[in-house]
Amino acid sequence: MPRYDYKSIESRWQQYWEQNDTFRTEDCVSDKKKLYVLDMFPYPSGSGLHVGHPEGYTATDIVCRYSRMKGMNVLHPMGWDAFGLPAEEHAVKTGTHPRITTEQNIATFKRQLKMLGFSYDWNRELATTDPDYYRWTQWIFLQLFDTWYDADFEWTGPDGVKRKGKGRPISELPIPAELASENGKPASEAVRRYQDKHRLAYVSEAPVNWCPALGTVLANEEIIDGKSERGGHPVVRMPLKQWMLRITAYADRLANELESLTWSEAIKLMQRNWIGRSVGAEVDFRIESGERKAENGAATSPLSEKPFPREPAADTIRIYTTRPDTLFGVTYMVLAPEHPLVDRITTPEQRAAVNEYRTKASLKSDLDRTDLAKDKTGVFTGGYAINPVNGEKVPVWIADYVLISYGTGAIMAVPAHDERDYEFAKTFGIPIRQVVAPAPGSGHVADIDNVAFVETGVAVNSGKYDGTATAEFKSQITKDLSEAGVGREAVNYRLRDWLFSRQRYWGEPFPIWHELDAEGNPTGLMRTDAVESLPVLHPHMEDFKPTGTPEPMLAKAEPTWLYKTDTDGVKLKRETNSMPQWAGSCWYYLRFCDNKNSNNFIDPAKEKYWLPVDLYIGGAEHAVLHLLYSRFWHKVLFDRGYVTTPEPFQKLVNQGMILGEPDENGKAEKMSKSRGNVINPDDIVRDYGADALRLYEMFMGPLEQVKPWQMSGVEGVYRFLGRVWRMVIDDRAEAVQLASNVTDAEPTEEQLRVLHKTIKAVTDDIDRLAFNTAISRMMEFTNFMSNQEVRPKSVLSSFVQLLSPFAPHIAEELWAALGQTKTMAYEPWPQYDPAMLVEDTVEVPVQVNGKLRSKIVVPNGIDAAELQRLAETDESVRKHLEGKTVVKVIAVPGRLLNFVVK
RNA sequence: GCCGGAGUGGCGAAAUGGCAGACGCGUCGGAUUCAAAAUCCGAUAAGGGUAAAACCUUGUGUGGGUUCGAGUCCCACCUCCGGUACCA
Repeated sequence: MPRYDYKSIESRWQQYWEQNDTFRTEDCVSDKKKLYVLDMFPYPSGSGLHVGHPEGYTATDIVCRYSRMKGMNVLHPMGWDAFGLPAEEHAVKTGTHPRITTEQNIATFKRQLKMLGFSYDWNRELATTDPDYYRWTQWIFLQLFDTWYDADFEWTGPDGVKRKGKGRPISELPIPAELASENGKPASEAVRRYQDKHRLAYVSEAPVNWCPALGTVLANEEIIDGKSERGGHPVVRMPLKQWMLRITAYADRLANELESLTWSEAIKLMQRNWIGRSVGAEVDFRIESGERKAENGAATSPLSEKPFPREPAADTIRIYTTRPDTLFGVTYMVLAPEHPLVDRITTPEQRAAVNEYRTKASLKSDLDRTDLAKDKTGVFTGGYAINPVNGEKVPVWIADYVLISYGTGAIMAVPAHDERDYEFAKTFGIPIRQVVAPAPGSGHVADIDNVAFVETGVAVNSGKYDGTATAEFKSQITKDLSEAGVGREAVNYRLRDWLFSRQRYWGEPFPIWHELDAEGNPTGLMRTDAVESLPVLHPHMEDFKPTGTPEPMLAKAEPTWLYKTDTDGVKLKRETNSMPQWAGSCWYYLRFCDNKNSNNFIDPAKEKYWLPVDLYIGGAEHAVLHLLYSRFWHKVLFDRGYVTTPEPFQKLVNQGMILGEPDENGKAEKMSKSRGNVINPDDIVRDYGADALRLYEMFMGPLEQVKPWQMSGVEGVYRFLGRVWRMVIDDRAEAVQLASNVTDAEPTEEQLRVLHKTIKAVTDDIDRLAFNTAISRMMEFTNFMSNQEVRPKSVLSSFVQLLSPFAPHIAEELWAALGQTKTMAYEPWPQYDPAMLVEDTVEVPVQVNGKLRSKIVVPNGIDAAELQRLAETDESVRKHLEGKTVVKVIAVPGRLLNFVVK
């Protein structure tokens, strides 16, 4: 084998690792430091691996191989996020069961990953579609179902941190006396309904996004520009009973506990923005019944002493505002079209117009709402409400620019100081009253006739509050409103509860039954499957065509799956929704620690040993949703005592996307089938080998950066591997044997210095995930050593070790050629000797007034004065100093000398 | 609109405030070869200068600033990429 024959080398070593189970990982090894390095597991699509996948996977593999050599116990698993629509759509077309398709796709992915030589412990492989896995996904759902959030509960977790707010067992939910006393039975129907309202997993009937083409509802975040994220199909809004997860209960903790994580500030910010916490006030506006006049006492004493009611009274509109300081500028109010008070407040004359508007709004998809964003629409209800701060009678409108799902679904409109209200007021001729003036010296200008003034400033036209600065006014009026019982401070989140059900076959079934009455109608009461009976398997089905209605696919299952009678004689119908694809990926990192446990979702000792994940690498497309959902589940499990860390992923890195090859204009675009610029890893491995692919993906540029693919770059690293090969191996011999000048000779001082510099550079670069520069340093080493007449084996051996995390196949082959008999996967990582790095002389740049004028070679370690003396003898320096006065000399010994002259 | 990130040779890119362009690609020249492939050696920011060197000037999106010294720090702006979008 004279030439570098990657084909035979790679397949041989892959076989070796597999046969020797080289990368099997033991749990709870006490004498080694643990390191949990995780890739975002892929969805095994039908099109196979993409060159984007191995980018992150190679990065983690380098860290893992390096860390093993550093003596750590490394967990590096891989699995499959295997539920999802494509396999089901394939089933609709061909009748092939989604499980078959999924298994085939997994087989392809696994073959492709193995071909790249990643050091996964395949014993820990899992797929979210394995009944053994989703058994525990269902179990976690039952924990969510069994948990309510006690926002005021103060406690100290196993991490020793004091927190306020905890997810607690539903059995610990305090039951209001009037419910509990009913029949004296703790499990009375009223109590059960009360509990159901407080669970973290609950059923809600709300307008949802129904996508007829996909045959499922979608979460808001799965819709882009009013179309489904997957496939770009239209989406309509309709009310449906759906499972929701109360992620909003954890909003504050999800935002605050980001702080302790080693994630990029950009990603943390994205999550914070997604959560979108805002602080303001809720204020009650009493509805003006119509006959009553504004003078009716209200104007003189608008604020009365009473506590602010938990729920707004029947005759009040509760609004949320972040600018309570603008209450005196309210000239109208708006209810969301879906707001429950609309019927009540609408006058007979306006009823027809209001109903028409509500109907139109309810049919509007998100796309329509977005498209019409510029033109405000709305209808006057004919009703009025009383402004609590000044007793004014304010007209109440409905308009779809107010969302039922945010805040209280109602706003006070202050057109002078809010852009949306301003536009609306201009459209409908509603008065605009300025109540904030620019603060003196702020440089702001208020031009209320032409544009809303949204900055802070000082109050005007606000009665006794005139002259108060915005911030102070806010807290003062919030306090005053609160004392008067008409308002309170309130916090709102952009984050909504998580719509957790889908109508598809190929997702986890819910472990839930609905009670039926004698007529077979659901009573609204639910029962859970017993934990021991899990998993709830999918029913047998041959026809995967969507029902065409929002009725879930599973409703077509045979009656034996769908119905049963419980031991107490109550008839039950199974929940027929299924869980979204996010469910399985929410906790897979836990199962990798203990994937075969049939008694528990994870063994507590293994959880304690492995968690948290020390390094998590994946695409930025999951920056918000997957990571937020996952953190939410983890926190619930933490509160319920099943995990001991508050966060799952300590360090997160997002790899940058790999774009297609640039076109003739130098423009690079996203790889996609439609553009025809997809690079298939199979082709690269066939033509250049896995080591070359791995090396190229790391050499392209910084891991986190977006970078274009360039085939000539693959050639480059392939040539490098050839040079490494010939540096060690005699490529003209018949068999693999060392080149004749590779000997047992003692290394020269220079050779040692180059080696130790390389060790230091590569080590430091791996530590900061700067793989591209690490490879550069190895190239420099190779360029140097290839030209050495005598190449000591000891130096080459150390170098091969440095190379091994990056290009493990060729490294193992060379390691063996250098006389070693077993895998180098656990050989100690080379150490550098700082003393070896020091050279006798150094070249120091000399500047005059900051401009480079000369470079002088001086003995290493000389002091500043000596350096200056030597520099002054340099001819070209002298030339530039001539006739000038030296004002100052900056000397950085060993680095630089700068004469400042006049 | 708002929030992030990035702009450096022909291209991918390097550079704890201290020699801009390491390393790789490409290109040009040379060696090897009957020839080619493969391989090896050398040159390669731009402009000026020289027989050749030396040397000089200008250069990290644009304009300012801080500093002995700025690709790097600060301010303003331009362009591209990503996220988000009636969230009161």
